[in-house]
Amino acid sequence: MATLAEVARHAGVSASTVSYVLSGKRSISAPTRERVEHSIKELGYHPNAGARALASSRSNIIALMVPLRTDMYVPVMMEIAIAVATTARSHGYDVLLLTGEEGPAAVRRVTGSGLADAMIVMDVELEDERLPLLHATRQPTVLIGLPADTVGLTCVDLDFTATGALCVEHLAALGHREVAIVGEAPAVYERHTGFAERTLEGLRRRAGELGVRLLHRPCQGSYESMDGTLSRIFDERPGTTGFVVQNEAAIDPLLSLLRRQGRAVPEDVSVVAVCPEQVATQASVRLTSVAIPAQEMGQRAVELVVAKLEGNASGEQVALLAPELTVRASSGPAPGTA
Amino acid sequence: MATLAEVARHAGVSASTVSYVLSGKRSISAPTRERVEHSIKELGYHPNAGARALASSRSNIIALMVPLRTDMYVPVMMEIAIAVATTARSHGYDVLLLTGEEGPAAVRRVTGSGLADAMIVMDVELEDERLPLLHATRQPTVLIGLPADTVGLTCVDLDFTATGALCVEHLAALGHREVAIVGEAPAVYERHTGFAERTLEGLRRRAGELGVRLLHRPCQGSYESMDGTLSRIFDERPGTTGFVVQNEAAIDPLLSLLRRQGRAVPEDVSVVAVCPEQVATQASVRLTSVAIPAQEMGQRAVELVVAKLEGNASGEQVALLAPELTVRASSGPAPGTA
DNA sequence: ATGAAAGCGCTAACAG
DNA sequence: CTGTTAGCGCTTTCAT
Repeated sequence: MATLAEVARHAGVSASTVSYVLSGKRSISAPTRERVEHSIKELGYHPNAGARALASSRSNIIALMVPLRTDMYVPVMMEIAIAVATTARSHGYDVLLLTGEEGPAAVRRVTGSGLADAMIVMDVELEDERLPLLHATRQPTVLIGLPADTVGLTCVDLDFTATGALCVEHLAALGHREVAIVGEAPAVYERHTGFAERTLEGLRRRAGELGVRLLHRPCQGSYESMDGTLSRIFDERPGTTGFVVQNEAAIDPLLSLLRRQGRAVPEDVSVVAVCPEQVATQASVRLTSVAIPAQEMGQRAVELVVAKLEGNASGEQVALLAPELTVRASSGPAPGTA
Repeated sequence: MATLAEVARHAGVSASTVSYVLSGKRSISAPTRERVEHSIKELGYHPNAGARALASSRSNIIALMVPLRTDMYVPVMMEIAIAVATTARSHGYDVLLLTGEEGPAAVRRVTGSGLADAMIVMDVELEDERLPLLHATRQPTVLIGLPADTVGLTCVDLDFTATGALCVEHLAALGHREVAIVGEAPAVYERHTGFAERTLEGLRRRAGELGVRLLHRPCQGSYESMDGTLSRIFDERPGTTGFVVQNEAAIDPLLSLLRRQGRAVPEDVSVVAVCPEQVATQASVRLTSVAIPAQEMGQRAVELVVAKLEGNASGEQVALLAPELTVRASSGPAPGTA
């Protein structure tokens, strides 16, 4: 590979000049710049990443920690990861992919070695074991998801509390008074990932205000478990006319089982989902839903982290994205409503 | 951050000694090693990645190019990516995440800058535009998926031809004589990704040998398109008793529509899927299937690339993983068979 | 078994 | 506007 020095010689300038045309950190006369750029082309020069990192103590790499565990809805993670990668590139950064496997050790390794300039951490738990380290490091960090205590942290997430509220509001407005929540698998709640609880909280608070009765049931998402869950729901609350589902895997089983039971959607029961748009539009009934803005989350995370890196430390600590509910074919007036 | 020199001073040895205890490239007396290791602990020393890369011209990073496009089944991509990341770590490498977005330019950038020592490319197309560059670079590269011409390349993939054959064999053995193939979306075929064609080829060849009639229909995977596809299939071939599905999105619609039409699985029609285990076991009927060994593909890719990096250039060029068919509840004897 | 020292290729003062 | 130069922290001969 050609080196900076070779380019300099070829262009008849000094090394620093080449360096500066590359970085734009000082003004270069047009002719010089052109000569240098021409030499760069001609020699097929690419700056050496290691040397650059060593000299500037910036690797231009952002580390992204993705969960190893795969019980979350995978396409969302992937979409976030891809959004992070492409947004990062557009800001001149590459992305290092870390799995949760190494846990806190990965944080130490990356910050200690200068491998990455900053870090984006996905799937944060309420009491995440990486939190102390993230607090300690002065390396810019952004979390996707909210831990219990966000003091001193920068986080991005969908406003799940508002999401929950929005779902009941929609159903209440349609006259529904008994609503069942089909939630994530019990394991998700046990792990305290936060978002499930927050949705529930939003749901409950607003339901209380609107006089809607709520029944919450976690659900594995398989046909068997959905079958059981559904029986228990109608057993306990025969008057249930509205469903809020926050569990991608449960959507198809739910719709399918409702159909088999002869309950029409949306004539007999309405269904509102919290899921990616794609899932909502591809289900057997086009679902009224609150979208999970995966792309935007990844993008915002990068922008926040880049702002920190370039010193434009944005004031905001927690960026909560406002939920948007899209009405589709799965929700309608409660039976017996005007 | 502590530097190597500081560790050396702290331990009362020379810098090179510290370097050698780290790399193990020459023998160190036990006491010296201990002193050095102790100092490393005490100072919380982590070697600087940039300096190391510059001095050794090895970054210990493997680049992974994932497709930007999201019309493939995402969980498989994610599973491969995670397998790549964890396997790479276990060999001492980190993984740089590149999206297909930059296209060939990314290859140039990475090889040119020494950012990564090697590259794993996913979702290769038959006539991939990155191929010429990959051929040109002497940087170890492994493809996941097969291009049209694999000469001089190292590739990992499921043996889709054998997969297709396996599927018909299973159905033929059960007495099925008319089989329909529900394939990937037309776009997948148009893009010439190879795997779909190869499955089809295996299917056709073996079907010919076994006297099974085949009907192939691409399918978008939505309920609407599946509905249309299904009608056309039974229209054209009313005697169809077997289905082979290679399209994760089409599975739920297919099962659901068959049920609605009153065709029982597996009593009236048998269904064999080519999909990840998880999808097969979570469908409304537990599916007889050939698994897509995502993890193994990621792992093998890393192992091949690491072998190249460490000079144990394995002889094999194309690693085709043998398909395995697992019989579950969706396939049974053809109606009217003894 | 250990040290000394020469770079690796680039950035960023410091000088004009 | 451009050149000179001193490192950045580590690896790796070459010595001993």
